[in-house]
Amino acid sequence: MNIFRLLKKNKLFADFDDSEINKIFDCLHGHINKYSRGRVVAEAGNPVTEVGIILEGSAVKFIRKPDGELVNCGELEVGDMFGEVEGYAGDRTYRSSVVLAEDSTVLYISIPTIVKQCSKNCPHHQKLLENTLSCLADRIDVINNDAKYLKIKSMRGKISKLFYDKYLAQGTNVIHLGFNRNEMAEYLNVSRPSMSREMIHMKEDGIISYRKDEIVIHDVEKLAELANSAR
Amino acid sequence: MNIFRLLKKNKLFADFDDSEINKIFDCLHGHINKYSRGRVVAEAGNPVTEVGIILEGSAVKFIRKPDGELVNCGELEVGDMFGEVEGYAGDRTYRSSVVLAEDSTVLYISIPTIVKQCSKNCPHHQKLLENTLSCLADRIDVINNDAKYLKIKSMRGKISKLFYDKYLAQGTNVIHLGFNRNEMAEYLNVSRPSMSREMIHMKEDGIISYRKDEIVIHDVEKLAELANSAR
DNA sequence: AATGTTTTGTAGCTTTGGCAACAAAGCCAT
DNA sequence: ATGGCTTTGTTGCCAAAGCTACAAAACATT
Repeated sequence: MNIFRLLKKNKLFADFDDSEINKIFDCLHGHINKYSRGRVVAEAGNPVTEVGIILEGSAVKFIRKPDGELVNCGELEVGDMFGEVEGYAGDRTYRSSVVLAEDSTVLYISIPTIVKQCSKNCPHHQKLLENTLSCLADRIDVINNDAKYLKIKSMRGKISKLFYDKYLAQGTNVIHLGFNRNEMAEYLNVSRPSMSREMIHMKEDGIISYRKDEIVIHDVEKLAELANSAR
Repeated sequence: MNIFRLLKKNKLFADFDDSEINKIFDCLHGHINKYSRGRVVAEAGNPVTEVGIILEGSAVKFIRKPDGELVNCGELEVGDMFGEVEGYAGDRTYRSSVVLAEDSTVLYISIPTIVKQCSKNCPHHQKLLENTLSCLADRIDVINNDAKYLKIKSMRGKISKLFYDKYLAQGTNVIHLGFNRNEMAEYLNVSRPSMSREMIHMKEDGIISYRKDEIVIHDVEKLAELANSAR
């Protein structure tokens, strides 16, 4: 296991060099645990004292509804972390439980030591703090953007905004979704057939054409207008 | 102007005592500006170097759509701030412009000095950093919860979740919304008449009754079930 | 009390999009 | 190629919710 390579997948450590990563185990109280599949590494309601980072394996997040039903609310892959929001918010308890989906290795870093500067004023400590801040701020940006899709009421508006955003991000008329139809429908919070139907109309109107994951934008003007005027 | 009282309305300084607030002007490079109504204190696209806090007056946030149209995307009252997300996220430029709605006083605090520990390792500096982290993390919590409402598709589900959340928060069967119907409809992202219609049905079904801002929950069980099973 | 203003309730009509069910096409393996 | 499996396209029906417009009530102000 190359901990250096693995950790750099994580936003908190993306710009750390190997020697800095080594220091994590000193003043940040970093420690590594190996668990087997099915292990519950975070239990909703329990206090959060550490950020956990998946170094090997994967996990699933669950929330428990009042009626007892467990609802999958996200997957964690290598480099993903848990507790990085709950550890600073509200009453500092886990909102969701994290269950390992396979045998996994988890690196923990103590939250109080991230926040409190140690006496040495180490630069890597400083860096971690800044990264934590950007990580949270970036997250807000992402969620805010996702919420925009949800607020648009018309099917055409949702689809247009998604395609237009991808167009802006990828900078070409031929965009790749990185979604299949099901996932796209789920992301936009609509039913797949209804979405499909509207995509056909947009094709008939000469705005787009598509084949599977690949969307060709024929009328960028129109798409932009639809995306921006969408209510 | 009592800067101590005013600043304590802000989440970053809520737990500061007066002597600590005074130190803001030392190592945090705090400074206060007075502006007149209409002044643009933040321009979308410009780099963010400071967090701004409204001490007197109020402001409106606008985003400019590609077609040039300005869209109101939020109001700022005394104690509210701007730049506290953009200052740490992405390319650190303002997403929106902030225009003062009346003659106002604004306190600025330099972001780099919030993040970098000064040599003195002052405790208030430390506190500010922790507050910034909780502020961002709390925000994520709030947005995440708002998004839940948007994801629920049925009218009854949205209304039920809103009322149930208020019930949990207020701990009584007689809840107060803090919304008028228009605002409530806007928050749930639905049309007011449709919402009204469904509220009537829920009344007919003996789940709730209401008069203006005051909602009485007659069947908590049922409401909970509706709120939690809502898709 | 009278008047204007805002908020809330009501009704009818229309559109949208959900849903179920099925068809067609792609994609793998054997 | 053959048969399973997944993804995508297609259809029709129907319920849900949007919208306009208006009525009624509540509230405020003179």
